[in-house]
Amino acid sequence: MSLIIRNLSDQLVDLVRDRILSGVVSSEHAIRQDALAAELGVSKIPLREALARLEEEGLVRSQANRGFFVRSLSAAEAQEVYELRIKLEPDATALAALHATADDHAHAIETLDTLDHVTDEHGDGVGAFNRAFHRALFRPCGQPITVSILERLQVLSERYVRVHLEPLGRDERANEEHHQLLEAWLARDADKISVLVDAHIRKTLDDLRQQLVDD
Amino acid sequence: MSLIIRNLSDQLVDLVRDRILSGVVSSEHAIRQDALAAELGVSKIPLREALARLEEEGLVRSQANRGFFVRSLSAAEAQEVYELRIKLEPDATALAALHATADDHAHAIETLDTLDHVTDEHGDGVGAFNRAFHRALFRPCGQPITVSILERLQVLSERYVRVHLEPLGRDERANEEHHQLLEAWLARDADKISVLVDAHIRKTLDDLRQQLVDD
DNA sequence: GTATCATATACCGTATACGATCCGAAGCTT
DNA sequence: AAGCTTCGGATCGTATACGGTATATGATAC
Repeated sequence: MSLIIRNLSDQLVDLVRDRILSGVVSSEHAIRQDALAAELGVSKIPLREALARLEEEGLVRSQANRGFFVRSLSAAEAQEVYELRIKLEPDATALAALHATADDHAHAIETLDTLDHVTDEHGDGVGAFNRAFHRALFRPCGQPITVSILERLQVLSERYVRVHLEPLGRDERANEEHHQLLEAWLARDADKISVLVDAHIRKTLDDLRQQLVDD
Repeated sequence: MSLIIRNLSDQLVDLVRDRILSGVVSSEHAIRQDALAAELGVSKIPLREALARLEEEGLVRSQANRGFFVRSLSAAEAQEVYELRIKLEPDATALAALHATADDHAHAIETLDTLDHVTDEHGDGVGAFNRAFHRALFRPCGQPITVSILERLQVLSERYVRVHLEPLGRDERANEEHHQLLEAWLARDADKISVLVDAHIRKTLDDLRQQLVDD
């Protein structure tokens, strides 16, 4: 796929991000840089560069001479993230549908297909594929900054999905909505897409809210 | 002001960002890491961490084994940045007005005051103070992610203001709008603020568009 | 005269090593 | 016994050093 050569820091960003999303590294106590670097078989320098990037993404925060901490989850942040997605993602996805090429279409179809398979088999790690699907839909919008912001928001929102929604198991409603959404997207029906994405995010937020008060 | 201790990387982010915004480092050929580090009296490691952060902000891009490049300006990006600000900044500023404390009020007033003085004296470097004023208005909104996104967008938009608008000299219209905006903000008139911010950003974008076609 | 290849140089990217800072435990004082 | 002070270990942050890669220059073949 990607023939482009990526340096170690860039690869570590993805690695460490996945670790944080998986909940492997616990929040609220510092990341041992030496230990993690040794475990990943690299040195501290590229790891620190990766952590610096992740801080900009909002996954970790750094305290001077204290190190990097995984940011803790909060209901307020969940609310904020989803409200931001509601403001940006519908338009971006609709615009992307208008710009999408045949390759983009193929990629979106393939992504939803794998998402379905993963959902059928086991409920674990669905978040990453869910994220990949939504990303495939808004990525061709041709607006690089919007894409980067949305990707960041997707990552942040995935943490909440993993913790609060994923344990509930297969979600037929979301499944259904994904297929409707893809259909409208492939048909380049901008207005319908905008409405569907908006509704889809809102419903996820509602589920999340309900789950959050139940804790 | 800030009693918090910041490590070298964090300070370098601001330093290098200012350099890029000032146009000191030219776009489209790589940043000499060793040279810049030596000039700033630091080593490469914290400089690279700062550059990694600035890449996440969208000011530079990195190519593997080629180094960091200042991202070039484009009319499309300008348009995108301002559209994003229009989607997010009015609501955030209105919300901030509702949450603002007495200290926030004092800070906003002070910021506009210095902006006025700077504008009177010389047209150079107004961008930074303009950015500080707008930031003072949306910062108290209590939504950290929104704030970080808006700050990033401010930085990106400032580049265009510096290049295309600042050379025109003092802008009475913007000046007037700032004072109206602050008045409504201090009065916590959310609806009025929202309208004013929207209009202010749109007008700046219009000026920018006109200037861009004149190149 | 042009194109291609080889060599050299400069630079980036990473590993190793050292100094600075912070947290925790032991000892002392009141 | 409780609180403050001091000391030690551990960890973070930075500087120095080295190997790998890309670009530029010059020579040679066609």
